[in-house]
Parts: sequence; structure tokens; C-alpha cells
Amino acid sequence: MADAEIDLLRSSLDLLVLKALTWAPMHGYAISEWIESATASLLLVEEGTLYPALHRLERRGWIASDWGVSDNNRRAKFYKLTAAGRARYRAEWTVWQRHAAAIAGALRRAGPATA
Amino acid sequence: MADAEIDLLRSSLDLLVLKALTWAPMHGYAISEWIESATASLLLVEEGTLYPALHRLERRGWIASDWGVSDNNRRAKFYKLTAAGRARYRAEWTVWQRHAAAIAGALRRAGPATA
DNA sequence: TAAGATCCCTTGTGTCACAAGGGGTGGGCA
DNA sequence: TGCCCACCCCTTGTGACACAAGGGATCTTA
Repeated sequence: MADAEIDLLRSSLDLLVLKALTWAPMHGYAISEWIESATASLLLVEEGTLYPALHRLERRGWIASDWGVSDNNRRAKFYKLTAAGRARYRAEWTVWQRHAAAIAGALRRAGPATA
Repeated sequence: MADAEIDLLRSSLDLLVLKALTWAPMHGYAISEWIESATASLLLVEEGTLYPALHRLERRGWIASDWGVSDNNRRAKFYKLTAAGRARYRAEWTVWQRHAAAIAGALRRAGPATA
């Protein structure tokens, strides 16, 4: 029953990560904390999900990384958006909104018979 | 680039199928047509996606099937919601709305630094 | 100096959408 | 009459991905 909670994340992780980086470079741990706080703890990103996602985004050229030092004086890899990543973010956001609206609309219908 | 179009479906297929059946029993082909029309052709469900999904939902007890004859006088398998499926639909819908709202809210934020 | 928080990563495992096939039937049309 | 197309069902790879469950290193604090 609880599995329904996860499914929407499957589609939106990349988008949320890109969003987090639109403001400033961040390291992975901070990104996961931001997603948790920004969604009121509804979405909890496991480390085994986040880090492969970051590597995937980097491999595709949407983000780039540099080693640095965190606020807590620890070694951390900071990710930032590339120009392509910024464009990608805008495009994906548009698509996401349109599709979310389409699905929400379908779910609000009186019923298939009225279609 | 186009792959972003599909991702949101991944999470919502089950929900849309259950929704289609809240009104009346339907066969697979009609369900896929309804989803297409209800989402203004934004979501196109492949047969190789839909039929496994139907079998999955049936295996889990959310829907049940009976062979019958379609409007076009063809042999078709009609699916209907079970009581458990109806409850499931309501629960999943609630979760979907809450999560979609959470993600949309996170994406509208000024930036992580303000979190 | 021990513990806990911070930060990074990898390897199974299972699920799922999709592409690409296949098959059967009924109605319309040449 | 015979053929084609729309309708309707299904399966088998394949690749992508979230997740659980591990491991490791450093810094701070008690």
C-alpha cells in the first residue's frame, strides 16, 4: 500500500536536483536535505538513489562537479548547472507541468463515459 | 530530450487505469483510448505497457476480468474495479495529489538558499 | 578517545516502460 | 467472394532506475 508514495518521485528526481542547483552549487548531501525540506519530508531521497542520479546527470552534461570543502569543513563534491543543464531544467519543468495538469484533469473527470 | 515526456506516466498509469474503471467496466483497448483522449494525447499508452499493467492490477486484486463482446462485436476482456480496487484508487489519488503539490511547490521556490 | 554526524560510493535485486514481435476476428469494399 | 484494415489480445527481450544494504573516510564534540 505504501509503495504508491514513491512512484511520483521516480519521475521527478532529476528535475528536483536540477532545480536545487539553479540557485547555487551544492553538494549531494545538501541536495538531499533540500529536497526533504522543500517537500515537507514527503520525498526522502536515499543515498543509493541520489548519487547514481548525480553521476547520470553529469554524464549527460547537465551538471558538472568540483571537489571542495563544505560548511562543516568536510570534503565534498559540489555540483553546478551547466548551460545545457539550465536549458534542460526549463524544458523539463514545462513538460512536467503540462503532464501533471493533464493527469490531474483526467483524474477529475466525471467518468470515461462522458469522454 | 524527448524522454522527459514519458517519465510522469511511469508513476500514474495504474492510477489512470483505476480511474477509467470507476465509471464502468471497460476492455483494454478502450482504456488506452480513454487515457489518450482524457489527456489530450499527451499520454499514449503502448500495448506492451498496458496489458502487463492490467495483469499486474488483477494479480493484486484491484481489478477483475470477464470475457465479453465489445461494441464492435469483437471478443474482448472487460475489467472492473473490485472493492479493494476502489479503495486503492481513492488512496492513491490522495497520495498523488499531495505529492504532485509538494513537487510543484518545491519547483516554484525562489531557491534552495531561501529554504 | 569514543561516538556520532557529515559526506562519498558500490553492488545486488526487483520492477517497470518500451520496442518489436505474433495471433485471431469481424466489417467494409472492390 | 476475397482481401484489407481496424479492433483486440498477448509475450519476450532490453534497458533504465529506485532501493536496500553494505563500506569507507573525516571532522567535531563530549
